[in-house]
Amino acid sequence: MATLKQVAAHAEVSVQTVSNALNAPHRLRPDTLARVNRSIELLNYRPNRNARSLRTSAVELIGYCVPSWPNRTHLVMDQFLHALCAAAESTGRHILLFTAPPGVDGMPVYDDLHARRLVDGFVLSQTETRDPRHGWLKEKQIPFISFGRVWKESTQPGSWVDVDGAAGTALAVRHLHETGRRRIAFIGWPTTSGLAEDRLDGWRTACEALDLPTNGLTVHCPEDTLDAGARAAAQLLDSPQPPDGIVALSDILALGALRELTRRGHTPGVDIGVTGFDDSPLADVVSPGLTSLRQPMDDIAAELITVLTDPPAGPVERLLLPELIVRGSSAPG
Amino acid sequence: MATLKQVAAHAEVSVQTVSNALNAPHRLRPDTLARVNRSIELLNYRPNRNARSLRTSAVELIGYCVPSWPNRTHLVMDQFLHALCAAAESTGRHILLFTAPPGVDGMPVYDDLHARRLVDGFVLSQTETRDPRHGWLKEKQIPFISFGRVWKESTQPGSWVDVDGAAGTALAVRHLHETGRRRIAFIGWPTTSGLAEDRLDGWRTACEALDLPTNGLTVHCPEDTLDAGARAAAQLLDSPQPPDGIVALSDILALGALRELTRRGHTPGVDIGVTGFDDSPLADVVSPGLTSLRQPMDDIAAELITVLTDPPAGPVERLLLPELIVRGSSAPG
DNA sequence: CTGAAAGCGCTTACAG
DNA sequence: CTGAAAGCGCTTACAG
Repeated sequence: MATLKQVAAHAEVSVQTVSNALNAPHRLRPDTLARVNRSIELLNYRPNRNARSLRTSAVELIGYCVPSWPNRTHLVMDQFLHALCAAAESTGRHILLFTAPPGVDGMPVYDDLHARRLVDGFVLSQTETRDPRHGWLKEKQIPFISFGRVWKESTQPGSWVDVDGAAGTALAVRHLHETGRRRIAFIGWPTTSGLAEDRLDGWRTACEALDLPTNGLTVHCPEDTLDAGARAAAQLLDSPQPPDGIVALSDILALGALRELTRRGHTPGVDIGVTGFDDSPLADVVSPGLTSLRQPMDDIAAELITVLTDPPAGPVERLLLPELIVRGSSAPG
Repeated sequence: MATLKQVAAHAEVSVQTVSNALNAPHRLRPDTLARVNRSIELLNYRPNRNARSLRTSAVELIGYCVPSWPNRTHLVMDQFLHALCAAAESTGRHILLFTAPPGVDGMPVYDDLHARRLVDGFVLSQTETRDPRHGWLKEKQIPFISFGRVWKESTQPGSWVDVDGAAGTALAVRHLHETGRRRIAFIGWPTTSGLAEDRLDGWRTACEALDLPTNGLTVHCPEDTLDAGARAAAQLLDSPQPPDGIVALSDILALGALRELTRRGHTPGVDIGVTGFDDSPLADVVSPGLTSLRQPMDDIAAELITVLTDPPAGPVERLLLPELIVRGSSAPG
């Protein structure tokens, strides 16, 4: 591997000039720059990142803890990671993956990675209600940005980016209303989860704004499984006034509901409209396709990286709108 | 942040001794070691990784290209990444994520990451039939290990670890046979894919060994969707001699088959046994649960990291057995 | 616009 | 068992 010194010798300039050619080309005379660049090209020179980082004390690496809950499926993780990597790379950075115990027990791992200068900072995701990580990192003055809110706290330490779940479910309600639905139900999780509460709120607010009923039209599923979604749909359909639309908090619940509808001889998209949340790969793989709210992963990732690497003075709190991807489950083609 | 020098001053030894306390503690007298360790503790010293890497020219970082095909769903990626991270961490290493164009177009990205010393080597996965990356990296003498084989080539450059798909489907056939099935069908992909051919072979070999029929019992689906699986199942059920067992190449195909069976009033696990492949999160979230072949992710990851970081003299070619996770779709509880 | 020098924080032979 | 010195490959004021 060629070094700066070798390039300098080859181009007959000092190492400093080569360094400048790379990092501040405007400081060089055009002909010098051209000569140096030719040598760089010829020797196939690539600056050693470690040497640079040692000098500048910036590693251009962002830590991300790879989530692991056996209990919950993360169907869009590959999309998120891809977007995050791409956003980081557009600023010359990369993502360093690591594992850590959940909650506060994992914080020494974060601290260690930062102290040893393996990373400059962290992207937090899969935030929990009352997530302790944000306060801990802020306290230690370790740079971080959160994808997702710490729910049910008066103030959240640090900056965050999130998807507006309430706006999403409201979008779904309005879409179902536009396609003729008048009794739109909500299938969610228990409202101990801030995220569940948020999406429920969006549904309720939108229904009320459209003068649609909400009473007796909510089911809270204890778990995020197809069966739970199916049972919730069954419960709604067995009620005295069954719904003609269903907004589900997740794609899994929505798919469960679709299964129950089909089992009972209903035609999703015709008799009843159904929407999910996340636009997971499954939404496009079932038939009819599942109408679902897509999180704008590229925008989220870009915002996360921007705020983390080039933080403005105050904390950033940014809510992005999900996009409704309409498929057969809500609008027969 | 404390440096080696500060620790040395505090412990009243040379920096070399502190370095030895960390990297070769046996070289120190016990009392010196204790004194140095006390200072390290007190000053909360953490060695700067960049300085170390610059000196040793090993970054302890392993590159992994985050896959992105809009067309295929990777339902177990989070499991794989978690296992890979954990395995890397058990050797003091971490995973660096990056994006690259598929195939040979992406190779300059690999080269660059290695040349700039952002990574020591690569873990390749999502290998394609005739994947060009292996030969390219080998040519450039860039360390790598492959999770997955490069099919349909006489010899594969470099070491690889893979799951024995044929052994897996054979396992599934024998399981269905033991639970009383006598006509076991196979739902797969076109055999242009080496992986598809492998799993088909395992089914055929096992059937023949058990004197079970194979004629007219295979369907090749053009895509990996629920609908394709459902259509394949329909085709099999409509044949003159329908099967009483189905081995599917993927969980998605298996789930599609299950849907079709249920739609027709069959009870999976009772009338007919069905198995999938990958034990994706969905297998456990449907009802009845889907019997599926789990890839031993922890073993795979450990083997990948071991071979990459501590390569034996010759190339390693290691085939690991998947494990059959039995659920209701093949054996009613 | 260009260059000589110091230094980032470690590790590694080597000498004592 | 311990220490003085060189050096990994860069960047950054600073001087010319």
